[in-house]
Amino acid sequence: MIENTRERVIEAISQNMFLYGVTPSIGRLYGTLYFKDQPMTLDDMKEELKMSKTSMSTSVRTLSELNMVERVWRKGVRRDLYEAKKDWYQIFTDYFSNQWRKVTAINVKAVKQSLKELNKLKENEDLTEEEAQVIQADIDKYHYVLDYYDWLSQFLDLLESDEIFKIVEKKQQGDN
Amino acid sequence: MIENTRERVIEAISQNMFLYGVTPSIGRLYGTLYFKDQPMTLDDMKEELKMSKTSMSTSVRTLSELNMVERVWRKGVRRDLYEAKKDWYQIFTDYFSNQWRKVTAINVKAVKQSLKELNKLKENEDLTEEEAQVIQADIDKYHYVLDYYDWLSQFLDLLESDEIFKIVEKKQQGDN
DNA sequence: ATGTACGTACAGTTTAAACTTTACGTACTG
DNA sequence: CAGTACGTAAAGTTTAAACTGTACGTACAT
Repeated sequence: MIENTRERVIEAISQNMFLYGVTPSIGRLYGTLYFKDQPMTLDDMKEELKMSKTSMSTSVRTLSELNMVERVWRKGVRRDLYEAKKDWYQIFTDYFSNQWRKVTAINVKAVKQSLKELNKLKENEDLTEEEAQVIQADIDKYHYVLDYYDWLSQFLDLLESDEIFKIVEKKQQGDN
Repeated sequence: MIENTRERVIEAISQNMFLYGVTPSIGRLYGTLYFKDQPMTLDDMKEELKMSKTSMSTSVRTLSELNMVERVWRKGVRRDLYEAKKDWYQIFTDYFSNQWRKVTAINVKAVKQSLKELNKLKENEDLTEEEAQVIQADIDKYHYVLDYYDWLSQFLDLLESDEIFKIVEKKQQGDN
């Protein structure tokens, strides 16, 4: 009964988390943790998902890096305890800032470097009309790309700040 | 010279496109198409990337499904011609509406189904105090999840409309 | 019709990712 | 200073994804 209803939702969560770039089993682990109100040990997880302890260890680490679980401390308990973070809005926005900023930074650097080279090429050599046109076309593209990344960066600012929740409002303060 | 500068940026684009869930080689294909101002045939791509024609065929199809390339027609040319769509803002927003809406719809359905079952369970049976609490806790979670998906849906609305560009402005109309 | 050019389905191969087993390092216990 | 409980690194295995080669179907050409 209640187990089946949970199972269905856990499966759905798992599918959803595919978009966060994690495997189905890591998704199910998060789903499982989401329903447990007690933090779990690695052996609890192993037991629940019928998987190896090593997998639980690496999976839970992946979830930590995505800010989807956290380690908690209980006095007297020596084992590592983990519980799901349950603020899905936070998880969503965190994910984007982390992933997209990382890639954006790398790309902007590459494009700026290439732009610099082309600008030099454009001035220093005597080029045919056609060559000059090709170079200029690429330069234009690079400016466009840089504008786009600039926009994307501002978009991520919006997500990271609470501004976004003024524009698209949460129904109620879900701090479940 | 110009080849190397392009190569660097194509590699960067490829990395970026990993976030769109495509493989590096599909990313490089898009990057290659992005710089060519002439549409390319499958054999052009095969030649350029030194890969099999079959790969080019399936890759270009994947890019089509992501709205990143389009087939174009040239009179007198019987072969399929493809060119990169170059509106990165559109690509970005399209991607999210497509991918996230799909998954969201599935999940909402699952959660609603489970919620229905729990509500029935809650009423029809005589439960211990503890059982009732567990059920109620799950019901609360499901409401939270539905609220979240509601918010996400509105967020996607914002992305799909041009509203987002009023809030985060493009530098200039890049229609390159 | 017969031939040719083209795109793609299908089966096979290679490469990479996910997962398990084993074994080790660290930290607490008596 | 053993002895035990725990988490994780490393190597090995299984499974899935990416890619290639072949072969087929369709459409136009002669």
